[in-house]
This record gives sequence, C-alpha cells and structure tokens, in this order.
Amino acid sequence: MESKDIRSAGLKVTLPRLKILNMLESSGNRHLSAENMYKALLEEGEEIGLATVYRVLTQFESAGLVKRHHFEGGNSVFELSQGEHHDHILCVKCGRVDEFYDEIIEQRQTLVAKAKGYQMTDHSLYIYGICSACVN
Amino acid sequence: MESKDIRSAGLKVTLPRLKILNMLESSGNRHLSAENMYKALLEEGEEIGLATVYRVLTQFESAGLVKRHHFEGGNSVFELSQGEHHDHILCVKCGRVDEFYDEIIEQRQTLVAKAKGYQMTDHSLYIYGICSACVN
DNA sequence: TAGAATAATGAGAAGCTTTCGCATTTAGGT
DNA sequence: ACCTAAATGCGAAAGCTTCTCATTATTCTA
Repeated sequence: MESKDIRSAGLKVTLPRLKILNMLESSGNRHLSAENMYKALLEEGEEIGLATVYRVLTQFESAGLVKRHHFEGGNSVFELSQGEHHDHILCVKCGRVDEFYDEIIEQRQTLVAKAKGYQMTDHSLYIYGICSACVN
Repeated sequence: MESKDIRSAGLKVTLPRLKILNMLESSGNRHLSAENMYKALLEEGEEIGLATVYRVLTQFESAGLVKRHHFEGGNSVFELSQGEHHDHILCVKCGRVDEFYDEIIEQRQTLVAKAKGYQMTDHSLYIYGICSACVN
C-alpha cells in the first residue's frame, strides 16, 4: 500500500495521488512525462486535471518519492526513486531509456568537484546513442 | 575575421550573425542565453529581433560553430565550440559555470555505452554544487 | 556595377510545457 | 457528522522557443 508513502510525505491521501503513484509503479515504462500520465488517466476514465498531475509530481519530487529528469529536447520525465542512484543512457532513434551505475564515474565526479572548489550537491549524466535494435 | 566561419557554414554574412558570433567570442561570459544576447544587442543599439537571435544560434549550432546546453531549470545557453570537448560544473547559488574535462569519465562512458549495446553519439554531464565563493 | 534570384530579417502571432489563481470539493482529526 | 485546512479542476497566464510572412539585404551573374 503506497498510501503510507503519501502520508509520510505529509500529504493527504487522495485519488489523484494514488493513481499517479500507482501508475509510476506499475507502468512498463519507468520514465513518464506528466502529459503521458495525464493522457493515460483520461483513458482510464479518471477526471484528473493536467495541473494536478504536475502539482502532485512536484510534491512527490520534493518528498523524494520521484525523480525528475530533463532529457534532451523536450519535456521532463519522472521516475520512482526506488533504490539507489543511477544515470541514464537513451536511444536517440526510438527513445528507449536504460539505466546504469558506474562507481568510477561517480568517484571522478566527486574529485572534479573538489578540484574545482565546489561542494557537490547533485549531478546529471545522460549518454545519448543508438541502441542495438536501432542500429540495423 | 569570423566571416569565414559564417560563409563556410553556407550562410550569408549579415550584421546580426556577425554581431552574435562576435559577442560569443568577446564576452567575458562564455555561456550566454539567447535572451542575454538579445538584451545586450539592444543595449548596443542594434535592431536585432529575438527571433533572429534564436534562428542564428540554431543555425550556428547546426554548423557546429556553437554548442547548446540545457542547464537545469531554465533556458538554453550557448557557447562557442572552440577547442575540445568539455563538461560543466555549475554553482546552484550564483550561477557560475566552470568547465572540466576528465579523461577517465570519458572512457567509462564509452565502456558503459558499449556494455549496454549502444553506439554512443553524444553525452551531457552537469555537476551541480556550491562554489567556493558561495559556501561562506 | 546593376539587377535578379534567393536568403535573411523583424515583428508579432502561435506553440508547448509548466505554473498560477480561485472557486469548489475533499480528506482527516475531533 | 462537522470543521478546518488542504487538494482539486478549470482556465488563464507565464516563459521560452519557433513560425509566418511581408520587407529588406546579400550574393551571384551578366
């Protein structure tokens, strides 16, 4: 029951929030845009406004429930922030998204930040390419 | 004379294009938004429209003269693509931007792409943090 | 160097994603 | 069940970027 997550974020448990959280959990696609979710909800017959989808996602992000990503050229996508940090590699042809984690890259980033005199708070790494299915 | 660059990109040498290229070359800030440049041109008394600034920058990007970056939360910034590839580290407080290049990170990215079955075409890495001047 | 053909410009409108404002509805504690 | 605060939906609005199109400028050619 994901109601716990919503409640412990200090948010009231409402139908829009349950639906959105559920969609993020159960969708085959782990990376959804607000528009995606809005349309999917419409098709399910839910009367949920687009503004609400954005609002809820922003709240979930603040609560650490989801992560927002700005993929190249377009809108934001959201993913459940279950488990550990990872970065993304995406196909520029079909839009497929894969995840990866590379300890050495992580370490080097920390070193770079230190060398430049920065106190690192966050980082974003996207690798773009053509996936095996699209190379042909 | 940067007219060569414009001409060899297959573009006519016009005042807006010269001004914009010049601004990217001579500005202390290497990372400028279209809006930045537009305002600066206005202040210089140039009658250059915002649409033209965007158009020209997009053309320069296609020609490989400039690189476009999507820094977190906001508009695109452009920088002359002189010299070699580098990534960016930016201060979330003051907006300062520094550049870095880390050979090991580059190598690992190639390895990751290969391991995931991707033919890498590009990548973007941004480190966010608080710079030495803003830590206080 | 004048003229023709073509590309570039400026201004405003329009597109897209995201946020805001507000009246109405709903959740949660008492 | 009631009351208060929070959440919702809708439309409007904001911010960035692109498009349209009539006008202007550049380049090529004669």
